[in-house]
Amino acid sequence: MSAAPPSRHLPPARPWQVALPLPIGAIEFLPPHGLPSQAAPVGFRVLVPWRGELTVSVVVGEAPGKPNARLREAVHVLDEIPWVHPAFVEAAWGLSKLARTPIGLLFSDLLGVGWEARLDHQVRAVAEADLSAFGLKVPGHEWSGADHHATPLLDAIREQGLLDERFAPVPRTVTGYRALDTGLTALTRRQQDAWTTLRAAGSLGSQVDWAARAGVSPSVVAQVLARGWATSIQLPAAPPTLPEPSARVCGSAPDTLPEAEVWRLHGGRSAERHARLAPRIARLLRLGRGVLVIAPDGATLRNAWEDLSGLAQPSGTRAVCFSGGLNPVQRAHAWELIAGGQAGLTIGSALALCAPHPDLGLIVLLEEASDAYKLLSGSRAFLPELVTRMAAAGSCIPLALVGCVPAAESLLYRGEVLPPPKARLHVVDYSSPPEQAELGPLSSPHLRPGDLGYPLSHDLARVLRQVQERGRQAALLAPRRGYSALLRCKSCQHTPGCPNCDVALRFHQERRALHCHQCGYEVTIPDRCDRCGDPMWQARGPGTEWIVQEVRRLLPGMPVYRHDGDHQDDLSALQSGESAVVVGTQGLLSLDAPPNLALIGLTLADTWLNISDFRAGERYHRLLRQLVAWHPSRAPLTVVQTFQPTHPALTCLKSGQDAGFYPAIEVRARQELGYPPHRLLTYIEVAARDRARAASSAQQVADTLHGAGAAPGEVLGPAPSPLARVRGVYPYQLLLRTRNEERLNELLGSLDRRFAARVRVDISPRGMG
DNA sequence: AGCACGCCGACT
DNA sequence: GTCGGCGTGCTC
Repeated sequence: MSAAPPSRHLPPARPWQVALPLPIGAIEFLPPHGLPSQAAPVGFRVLVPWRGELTVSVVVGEAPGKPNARLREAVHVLDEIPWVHPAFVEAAWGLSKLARTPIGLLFSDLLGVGWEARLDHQVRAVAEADLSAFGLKVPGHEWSGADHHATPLLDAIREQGLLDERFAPVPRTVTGYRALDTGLTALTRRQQDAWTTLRAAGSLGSQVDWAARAGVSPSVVAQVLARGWATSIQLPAAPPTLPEPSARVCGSAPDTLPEAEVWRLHGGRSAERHARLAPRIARLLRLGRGVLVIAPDGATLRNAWEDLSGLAQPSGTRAVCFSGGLNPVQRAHAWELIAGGQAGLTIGSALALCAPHPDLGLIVLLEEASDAYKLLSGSRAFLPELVTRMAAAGSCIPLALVGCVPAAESLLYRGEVLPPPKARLHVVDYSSPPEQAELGPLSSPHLRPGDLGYPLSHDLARVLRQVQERGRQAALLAPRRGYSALLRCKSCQHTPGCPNCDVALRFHQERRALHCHQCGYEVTIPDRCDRCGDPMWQARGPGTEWIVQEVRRLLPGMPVYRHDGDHQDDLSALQSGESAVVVGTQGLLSLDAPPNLALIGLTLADTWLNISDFRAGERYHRLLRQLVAWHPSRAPLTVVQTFQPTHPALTCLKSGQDAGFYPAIEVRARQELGYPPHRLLTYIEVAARDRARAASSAQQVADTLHGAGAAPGEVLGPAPSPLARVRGVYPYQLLLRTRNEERLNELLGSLDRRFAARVRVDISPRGMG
């Protein structure tokens, strides 16, 4: 019953391993029937039979060892050049094996183009085959379109090795119109005009276009069609338009950047960094090499595109912007330009990482310290991790880490830190009345008016009034959206919490609602406390809504805008210079700074430090540096309200240290604690609907690790997650602290079996533990 | 991811 | 007696 081998005297071909865009590992297929024996075409797309259909997959390697008993053959190789950069394939393989992430998941997260192929698919029975046993409607010995036959039937014939298949790319077309010499009924005068216009043009692309050229209404051309004097035809579609490179060319200084395999450039403003980077990129482009620039978010991407896309490209090539913002047609076009070597420079999001530049000479990772590089779902990959692996892959692509602040992990590489932009910093010390220091930030609403002012200090209020008087602009950053962090009963202190998640519900005054920021649960505010029946609530922990309300009260007549995850006011007046205040969360920094910005206020800096994560200080430092470099040329007064005025992330900024100073302190401090970059930190989550089952499985995971020889310091936990219940499951967590990848792999290997609860491993945890 | 198989509660 | 819940397993 097995397929006839293509040739009896050749050794059986080594199977190929392919990745499908599904959360599964690599799947093996034999090379397509009749293909000359060759090494697996890594990075090429190949059509494979999958659940009775043909599916696009990407070749990721050659199967080791003996071919599995009953493998099927791949059907067709789609590409003549790689669709995915081979260094990416290598990096993804390495990560997939170590992190126990299905490679298909990495591909479906990071390859955003080419999963559906437009092909003309023709089939016929192989010369000697008798398909009568398969039923009536089967392919004959002449080519016929595959869509004329039932897909499962074709697959059954294919499996028997009795099907010949051929594929041809289908060019994209648009519907157009051509005039016919005779019609069904006579035309009116206007219809006659439309017909003459079409006839003179030969063919036209759309009815609207046709009508416009003929100077008639679209209904007239519709009549010409209806009366049979014209017919629709398929015309080849013009290539889609892509974002135009900017006209600006920045930086013509000599290239003084390091020549290392991995190097870095930090500090200063983004325009200065781009200017330093430009000569290096320009040189590589002149040499015909490809350059890939990756940005973590839309704002950074726009900025980089603005500054770098105008660099001179060798003739016949152009800069390409590639991100999720492109539609599928644009994506495919951009990708073909890149693969064909017609795009020397690609600037894009994480989706551009696997771009198949034929001769990639440099990868620039912008803002490598950004948390946005951590994918929050699917593979939960951390882009810098993958990029580092690409740089270290066989082809050794140089890597540049460029950003506002270096990640602590970046300090081991050679590089340069630009002098910090001038900062005017004013710190409001909420801890100064000693009896209030111990209350902590959440208790701070108890500060009575007349003390320091809360949530806007008297100092901040004063400069806000000046901003209004002088017709300038101010931006205030609140640590959260909504009105307040929580609502509390005045008499019994009860705080309404989420029924699914064990967190306090956030209060949204505008919607009169309590909202869980973890799972999205929402209820209207109860009239009275469900514990004691008291009708008085008090809000604690100001969010954007609260701050907006305070500013409105403080500055009557001043426009106040809000920008956060829930609510985006139209900021066009602000952006054109109107005197106003904008209140937002951190996302505000991903917009252009208002042009007339004179004041930035951080209403409660400590929230960034209270996160129980060893990276909190680093993140806070980055936020501060971003704030003072936000405006491209000015140095607005920056007011920071905090309970910790002596935090080094803050004081180093005040004393004029550069952006590398604080991360270096962090690296030293983490030595003793065994945190990255000194050790690899791995997060293991064990979760189940049933709490006891989760707890015992978590303990079982720990026991397994210890049984595999884990030293006491290498395994921490298990401990219940800080959120005791999330979306109805009870998560328990463990941390691994290993000295290197080999050791990590050894320990994780012991967990490669089933447990009674879901076990999830994250080798690049962010914002947890 | 889908989709099937399979084993226990409330219903036409 | 079935419809349907989602736990587990498989896809080459």
